[in-house]
Amino acid sequence: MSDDRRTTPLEPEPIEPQMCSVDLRLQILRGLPFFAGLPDDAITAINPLFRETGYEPGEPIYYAGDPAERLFVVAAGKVKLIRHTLSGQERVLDLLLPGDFFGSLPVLGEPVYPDTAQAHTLCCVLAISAEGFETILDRYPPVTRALLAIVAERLRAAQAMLHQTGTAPVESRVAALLLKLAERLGDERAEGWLIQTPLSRQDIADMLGITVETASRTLSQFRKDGLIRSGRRWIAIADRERLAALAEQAG
Amino acid sequence: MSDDRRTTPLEPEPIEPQMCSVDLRLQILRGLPFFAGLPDDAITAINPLFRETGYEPGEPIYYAGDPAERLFVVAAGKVKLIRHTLSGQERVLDLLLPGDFFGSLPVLGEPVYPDTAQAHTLCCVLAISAEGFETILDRYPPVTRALLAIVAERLRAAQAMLHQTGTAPVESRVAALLLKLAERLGDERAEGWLIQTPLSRQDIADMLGITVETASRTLSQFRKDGLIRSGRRWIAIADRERLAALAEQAG
DNA sequence: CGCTGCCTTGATCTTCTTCAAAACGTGTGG
DNA sequence: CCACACGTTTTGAAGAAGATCAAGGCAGCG
Repeated sequence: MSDDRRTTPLEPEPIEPQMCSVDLRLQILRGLPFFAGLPDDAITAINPLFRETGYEPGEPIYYAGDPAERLFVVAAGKVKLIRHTLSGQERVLDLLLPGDFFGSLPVLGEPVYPDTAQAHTLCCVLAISAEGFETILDRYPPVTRALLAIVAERLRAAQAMLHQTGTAPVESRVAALLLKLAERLGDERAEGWLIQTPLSRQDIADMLGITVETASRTLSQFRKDGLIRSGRRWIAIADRERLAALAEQAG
Repeated sequence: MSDDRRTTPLEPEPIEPQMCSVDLRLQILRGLPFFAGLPDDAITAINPLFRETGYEPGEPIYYAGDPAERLFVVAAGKVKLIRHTLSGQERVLDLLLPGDFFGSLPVLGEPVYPDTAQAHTLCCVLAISAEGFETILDRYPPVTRALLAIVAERLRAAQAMLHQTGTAPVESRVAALLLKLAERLGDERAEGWLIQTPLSRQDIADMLGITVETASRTLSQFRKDGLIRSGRRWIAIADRERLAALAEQAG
């Protein structure tokens, strides 16, 4: 049993600031869920339509209200989608990993981005114009189908979140969030099931629509109960089962 | 200025229990957002794939957890999508009008329905098997595109709701909900901008994840302030501007 | 070492829920 | 047509969950 407080156990993002290589680009495009079934030559043909850009942690990629002209794909690093209230408070709607897309689901004729995209870690992002993407959709029908499946999946996730938000107490919601994050980002380590991304109390709070203080109190309690280990901007799950039990409480 | 309390001003649903006629079916299919661009003969070809069924208010159409085998379209009346907590509490995720679809977004290979569908008013529903629908998607690519746009729109709506839920006080959320409902169901009347569907305090509460009592108190206050008129299971908006102002409060 | 962010903890206050009871409207059956 | 019964709505009082306000502590970095 190692102690809780210590130097962060997180691994740094394996990205060189000089951006993703051409090989990496192809590899990423090939791996995209919605390009899954496409032949290699199609990928090669599509590749030049994308432009890549690097962002520092915290750097905005676009702002809510900007004209929605491009679709983005996370190549490396993590991106978060956020929405602000008038009073400056912010809510994190999604945390995106390599392979996830965001931005204009332009296909839909949405005129402006509904939320702000911000680099959460150092990251590399591929961008394609709305027209370019529409061309791909027209040319390769299976891509549209795959895209539909992904968007529908996100809708389900949002509705599940909505349901939970309205009915479950904070304790359950924090537990559920940690498990969800660990499933996407988890890494088995000495510390436990480590969530492989910098994660402040503020981040947690913003994802659940609660305050930093409440998030901190809840996590402290979890730690005292041996459910998690945590430190400055990192969290690891120590007892998956008990956490899952907490998450399922109705309230 | 008419008084608030009185016999319901709502119009009854114009549906005969003997279900929608064949003509009406074609008309509805033609009018569906995702069949919009399709030629008439395509509609006629598609038509036999649908089966129609009528439901009484409150009657379930399917339950969460049932195998997701069919896609449904509201032909007439209103349907609500709900999700239950273990403790029996329920949350209304969406209220669907004629032309809206629901059920298996089967395309997505979701194995079971994630929520329960229930007739909110007397209604008529068209159903198609998952395979039948996939056939249509394969045959008419524009349908997939249209569907994608609709699902993405719903995703945006869910995220907006999520954001609001986490940040705005109940008063604002009720105001916003009333405006949203009026935009979809509103009808100009002596009473004001009448929401054309039976709407109990419980319904309002379930849509927002609050209690009946809170919903009732908030609406009573609105009525005292002259923002709305209301009675047993109906609500009309009297002062759109002030309500909109309330809805936008950050908290 | 002394900043500058994070994180933690306590005390108080507000908002919403819970529990309880009464009033009202609607439709029903006499 | 009246009276009763049921479901909906309203209102009050007490309680709980989180928010807010206010310090203080700890880690990493210049």
